[in-house]
Amino acid sequence: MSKTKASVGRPRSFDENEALRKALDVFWEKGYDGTSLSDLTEAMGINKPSLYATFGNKDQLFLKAIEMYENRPCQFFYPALEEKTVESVAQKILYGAAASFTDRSHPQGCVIVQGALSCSETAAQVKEALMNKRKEGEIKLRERLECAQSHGDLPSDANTAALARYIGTVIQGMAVQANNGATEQELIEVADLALKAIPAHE
Amino acid sequence: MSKTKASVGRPRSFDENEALRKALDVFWEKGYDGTSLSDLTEAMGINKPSLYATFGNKDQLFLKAIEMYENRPCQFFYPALEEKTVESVAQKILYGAAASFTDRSHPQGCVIVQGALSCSETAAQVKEALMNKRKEGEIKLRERLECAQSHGDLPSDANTAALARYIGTVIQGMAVQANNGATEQELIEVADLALKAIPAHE
DNA sequence: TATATTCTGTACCCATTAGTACAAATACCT
DNA sequence: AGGTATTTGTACTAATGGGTACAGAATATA
Repeated sequence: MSKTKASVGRPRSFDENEALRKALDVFWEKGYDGTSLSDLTEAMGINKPSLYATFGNKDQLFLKAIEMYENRPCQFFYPALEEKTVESVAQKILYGAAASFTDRSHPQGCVIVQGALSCSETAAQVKEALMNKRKEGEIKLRERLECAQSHGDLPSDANTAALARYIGTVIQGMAVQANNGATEQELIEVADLALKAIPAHE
Repeated sequence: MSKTKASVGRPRSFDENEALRKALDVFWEKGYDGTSLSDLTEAMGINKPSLYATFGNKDQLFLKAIEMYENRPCQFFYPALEEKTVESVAQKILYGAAASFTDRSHPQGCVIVQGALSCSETAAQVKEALMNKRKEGEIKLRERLECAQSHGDLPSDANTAALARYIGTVIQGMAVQANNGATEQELIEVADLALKAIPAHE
């Protein structure tokens, strides 16, 4: 992204990824509407022209921050889909959410849930992007469950769409809980209960 | 609130409750940070001096709107605690959330969840108020479950705090789902699954 | 009708918002 | 060293943010 190469001209005085990570933290904590450019430039340690030259504008910066959020190494959702059994997939997702959303090395909760849930009209595009991320995750999970169903790892009468939606609902609720100050242990207990609704393989 | 009596002087040209309801709708849809005073005055059909004279300021208007939200007739949470059995309490809460959060006569979701989840520093007080509302609901639910437990309507080894937190998590997740466009039927299916984790009476 | 009281509408306040123009600064490449 | 390319910092813009002063309008009481 941005420039593929810039060996000519004055060199950039900051690390693009580091600055983006800082921006992510601010958006994560304050949401799109609650974050001002001053908040961003202060946290990123750069000034506005640098921000605009490097990341476009506030919208694009937000979307790039979300992209970084989804690709960071401690991401748990999509890797969990690779697990061998439905039970293991669900466990990895729910316990992963419990750990991730309460990790003290970054703001609490999930930026995809809380970044622009209710928002102004100027944030409409950003909100839609987050809505699509949430829907996409649920679709991928449903497809994983359908695959399991066709392999006998899930009862043939199970409603895969509802199951995927249920798990999505629980992790979104866990994000709200974490935002509210819930600890990892408390969310683990929620995950334990949530898992009781997942049908065993037939 | 406001004035106990105002038989003297120019009469108010708008209905206070109606205006407050309109304000609630705006906050509900856009969140605290995403709502501007212009949004409010336009929706309420009044101008700023009337708003400030009647409701104080933006913060106090928001808090009064939340109060109205909690006391409106179609409220489902606290009435559900009056049900006779744990199963019935849980059903009323979860199906009530499915119906309420997707009701087309107002914005989708729950303003207590989405009104100020991630927000600016200026919204800190408002955010804290909402956090307390969420916690309070969970505490009241836990107390209801403890009461049931002492009467044998819940196994003595059930973790009432975790159960209350689990139900709270699910309805908060349902609010996010509704905000994302989920239908009542879709949320009913989520509720059906969620109920499977509630232990039967012993 | 006069007066006290309250509310409404306009017009303003200052701070902050997202975004940009431009010149000085710093590099690479002859 | 000189030219070219790029970034940086300062200083700006136009618009909007929450909030208010004040004069006139509308009522009850006297």
